[in-house]
Amino acid sequence: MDYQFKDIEAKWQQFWFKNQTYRVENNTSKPKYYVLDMFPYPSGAGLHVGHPLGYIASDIFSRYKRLKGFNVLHPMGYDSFGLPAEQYAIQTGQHPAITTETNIKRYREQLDNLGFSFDWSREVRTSDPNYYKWTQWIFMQLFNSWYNLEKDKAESIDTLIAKFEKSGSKGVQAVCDEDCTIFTADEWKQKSKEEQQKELLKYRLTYLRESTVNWCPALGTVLANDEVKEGFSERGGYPVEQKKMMQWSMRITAYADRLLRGLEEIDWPEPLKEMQRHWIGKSVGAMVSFSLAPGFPKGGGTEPNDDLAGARLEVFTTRVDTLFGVSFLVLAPEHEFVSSLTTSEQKEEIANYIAQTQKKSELDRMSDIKTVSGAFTGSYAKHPITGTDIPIWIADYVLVGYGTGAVMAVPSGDQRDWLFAKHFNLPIIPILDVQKELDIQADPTKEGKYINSGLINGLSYKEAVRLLIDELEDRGMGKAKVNYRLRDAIFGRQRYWGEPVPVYFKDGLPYLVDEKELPLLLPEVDKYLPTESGEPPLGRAENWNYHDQFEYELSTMPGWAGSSWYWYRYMDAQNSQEFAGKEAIAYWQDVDLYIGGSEHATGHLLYSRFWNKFLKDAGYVKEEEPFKKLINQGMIQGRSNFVYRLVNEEGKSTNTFVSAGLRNQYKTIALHVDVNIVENDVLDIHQFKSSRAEFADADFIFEGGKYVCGVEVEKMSKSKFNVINPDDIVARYGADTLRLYEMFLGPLEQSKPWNTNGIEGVFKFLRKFWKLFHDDAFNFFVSDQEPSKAEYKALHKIIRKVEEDIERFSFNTSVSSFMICVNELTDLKCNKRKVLQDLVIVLSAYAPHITEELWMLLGNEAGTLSYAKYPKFDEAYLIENEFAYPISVNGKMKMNLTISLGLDASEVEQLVLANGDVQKYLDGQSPKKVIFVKGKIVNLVI
RNA sequence: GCCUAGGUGGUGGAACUGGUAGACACGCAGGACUUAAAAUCCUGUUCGCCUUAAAGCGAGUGCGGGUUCGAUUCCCGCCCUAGGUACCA
Repeated sequence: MDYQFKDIEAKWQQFWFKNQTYRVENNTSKPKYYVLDMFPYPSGAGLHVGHPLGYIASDIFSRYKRLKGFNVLHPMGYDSFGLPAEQYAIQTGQHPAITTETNIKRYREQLDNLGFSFDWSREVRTSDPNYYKWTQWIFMQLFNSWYNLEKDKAESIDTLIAKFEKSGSKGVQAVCDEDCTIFTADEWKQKSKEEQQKELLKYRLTYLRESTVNWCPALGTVLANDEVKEGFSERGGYPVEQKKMMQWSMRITAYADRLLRGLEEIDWPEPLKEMQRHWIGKSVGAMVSFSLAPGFPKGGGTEPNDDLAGARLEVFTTRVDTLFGVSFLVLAPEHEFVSSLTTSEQKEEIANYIAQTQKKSELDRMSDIKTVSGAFTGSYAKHPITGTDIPIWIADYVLVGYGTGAVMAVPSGDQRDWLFAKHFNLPIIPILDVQKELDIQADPTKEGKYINSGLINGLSYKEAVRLLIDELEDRGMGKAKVNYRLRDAIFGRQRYWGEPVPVYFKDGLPYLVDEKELPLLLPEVDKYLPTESGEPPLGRAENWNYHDQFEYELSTMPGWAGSSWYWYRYMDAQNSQEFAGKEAIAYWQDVDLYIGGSEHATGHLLYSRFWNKFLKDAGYVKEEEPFKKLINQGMIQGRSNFVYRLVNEEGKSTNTFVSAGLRNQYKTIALHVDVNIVENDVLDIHQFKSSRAEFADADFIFEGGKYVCGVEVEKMSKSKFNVINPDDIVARYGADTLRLYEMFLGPLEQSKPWNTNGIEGVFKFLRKFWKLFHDDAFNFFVSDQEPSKAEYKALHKIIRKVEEDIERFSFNTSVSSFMICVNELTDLKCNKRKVLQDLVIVLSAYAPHITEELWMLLGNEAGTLSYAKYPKFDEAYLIENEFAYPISVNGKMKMNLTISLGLDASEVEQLVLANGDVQKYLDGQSPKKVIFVKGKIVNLVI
């Protein structure tokens, strides 16, 4: 029989399912290997041809590792809490659980179609109560922990309480809110229970506090920083504003440095590591204090200002060495000191300026970086060393959110400060002898010796920094300080379809529910909208109280909660006692290979590392980093097709369509056309006419008798009519062809537009492969004769090649090599069992169905192929005793000459020079030099 | 602006540590089989020049330099594309 992919694929998919071929045990006798895909959100649109790219690669890798004798964990599940199902619920009233269930079913069908070797017995769904029970449990562990800086790890909150009881808060080195107070042990004991809880909340790793949050009115919820892109929500693209709110947060900043250091040890793509480094944004510098008292406001101020008596203006700088170049201070307009610092003379100006900046949107403020603006408060601060008066300004180039919201301006070293100084005519003080062209721009050099700089005059950068920090510390006016851009992650969402936060309120303070009462189930509500009083949808749940008396937290957890630990659940998915058993974790440890998109760089991948580190501190897991190696598969873009509709003189659309090549001769508008009725950019007129009623009597202006469509590469999406469904490809060519083709398309990491054109080549290859095992009448026919040297050579080349390629994730080159191998064996008319059986094993990782069928036809037990042994490569079959040397003259290849590899340099030289054709190229000259690299090249230099 | 990755035929791409540039495939052209089509098979296909042909000559991996017997690969400068990021003090 000819290659009947439909029958073969259906048969084996059923076989694998029935026999649970890919079910994996936590078996300690074999070495483990954990291959993980980023689990999908099951959207209503289903999978398009781009989604499986990474899954195919990870499946090939998993199958390969199995053949290599590893016990491979290769699971799949669903990140099934999320906005789209909830938005749909708001529109239709259908419970998000039902939508989600339907979508998951569809996803499963599509995934099953592709022959993946997932162990579905370990499937997880983040919206399943048996799963989110543990998400809530981890939340509780975080709530019950604080970060001890002395040990650089998280600890139980009990150890903090013990410290407070023993010696108060003095000397406690913790990551905490800025408003932590200093108290003694006695003072602690005198505090009421509530006061103690309030204080502890400032230390807990998940905490509730009033903070400025990203509020998205259209979605009715707060968003984490990584969910906001350029002032708009990542999902939906709605505007986001800043708002002060009581909110749950995760103290991820406690882990900032460990998150940064950990990047050194993991094998991740460099761009992704860079993104995380930048997101964490460590900068090493110093805090410097500028005192305001005594005698301010100065410079004409009339009223003495007591609000800030004795207060200091704190400034963060990465260049303390430039301290003597400070000629003014700049505060963010929102800085809390601004109103107190403003003198009556300056009041109007400052008020105007603040009003002006408030009018500007976030976007305007970012895009308009050319215009220099600011206003003088009228007040002065004292330079911490010289004591000189420094004017205090406000300007919107200083951001409240970073550092202290105030900067010391050094116009000679910083371009923004320089522009500001020029604009407002403030002094520009040179501080290094090598600074040049200060009348044109700032010079941020660290070279040279200091001038105009008091105690550091004549010193170099490094010496100056050390001396200055010592001096500032002595005076109590500053200290070395590391600053991070990373903010604590907002953890609550005012939404329905998420994990309930296992917290209730008593006297306004949050308390955890009893662990035994987990999971705290998501209650039923009549509508999925906020309540009339503006509370989140959970506020609609009736009689939803803790022990019938205390109010539950009404926010739910964000999307990233469930995905921040799911890889552990796969290790022991059915465990009802723990999130995963100790033994299971000890065996599987961490993810060896993680494949997924780079869009999760600063979200999921950062949060997961954070939770993992916390779980390690708490003693539940072994590894500091969860994902040893990570690969980003490229995005498969859509290839959109267009038709061009003629526009008449009145500017109205007609029903005539112009072929792409002629469109410049007419006035047209472009319309997306469904790519499924276009082949090689030629429109199927018949299908086009029947696609929509309005096109039924369309006219066409053809070129060369055809209607040619325009082409553009865009994101694959329904609205652009460029979605290719993998099901359609599978129906036409089979899953094995699709798998091979997606790999053949190019390097895994590269983004590329989908183009079905080349798929025929891969399909042909599989038919050719099938033919090797069959005679001309398509009867299965394999010979038991000993293979020839050439046949063995072809086999062992592919054994080695595929091994090398898979180990370096170069799947596209393997596919080429398979083609070469099958072409060679076809030319050799090879049908020897000894060659073909091994070839079946090697190919099985890529094309599991066809190889499973042939494996059985070869007389092996059905279904055992997945656990067969990868054939051993034997160099002996590849050893040659001759080589066709390229003979080049001055580095230009001229001809080939076959020479024995046994000869040494001088013998080869003699042979080459004696050759008549070589003499022709030498043109009678004798070469100045002969370069000979054994097995590579002979180069004659003349 | 900064960071990161990349730039190779008509197209997707290959060339792993410097050693025959364009493997493999698509497309295209020509041919075989066929009444015809599909399928299959064969031949050619970087560009330019020259030639009846065989063959030959020259150029060529974004651009300009350099190192080297030899550079797609290493170094310097520039241009372009994609992704990220931004008054971050």
